Amino acid sequence: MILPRAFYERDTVTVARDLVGQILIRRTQEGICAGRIVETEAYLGERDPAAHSYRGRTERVRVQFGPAGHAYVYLIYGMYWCLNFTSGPAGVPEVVLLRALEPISGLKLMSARRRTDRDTALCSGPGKLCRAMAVGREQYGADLCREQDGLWVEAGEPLATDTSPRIGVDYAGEAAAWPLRFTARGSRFLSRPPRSSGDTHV
DNA sequence: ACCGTGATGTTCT
DNA sequence: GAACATCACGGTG
Repeated sequence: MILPRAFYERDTVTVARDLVGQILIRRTQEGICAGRIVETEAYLGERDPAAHSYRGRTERVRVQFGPAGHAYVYLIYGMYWCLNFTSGPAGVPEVVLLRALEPISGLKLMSARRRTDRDTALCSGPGKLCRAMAVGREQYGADLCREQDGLWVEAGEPLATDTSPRIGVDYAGEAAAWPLRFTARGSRFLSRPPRSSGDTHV
């Protein structure tokens, strides 16, 4: 079952937490890959100094101002793509960053794209998972609520999560400490272990 | 294990 | 022209 748009239209922090345990699927001409989402971060738009949309509408963040349940993809450090899902009510520029997957199927294809065999290294970071899943510029704006764009999310099992500060946002002042990162408890497939075991949640 | 560094190009000031 | 929601690699301990 593909997660419906109503899943993404909820509060962004809730969407980020609930995405942990869901299954990301990517279909290309090369084949199908799937992975369980084990690490996410919430970015809260105009109330969040760490968010790309903090200073309002620009060309890069255009899709964030549209309906929820679409891919917001951006290039970082000139080399790596990062995949986010738009969330919240339409017109509210909030997103959830996907930071790590537990590979489920298509591992051979992922390994070829990533040039590594270690299953824990295939998707253990936002840039790595985009490389493994062949997500890039062409997926900007992809509709996650149908198979047509080759990128969608199916319902998985809910997982217990830990909460910790987001990674790589030291520039954001006090927002750098906000507990907006969600990780699957005990997972071996995270980009990094949760820093301090903040609140936990089933 | 941790730390420093370089790669690379788009976006926004 | 600076900054960047990163990664891989090579050094040291």
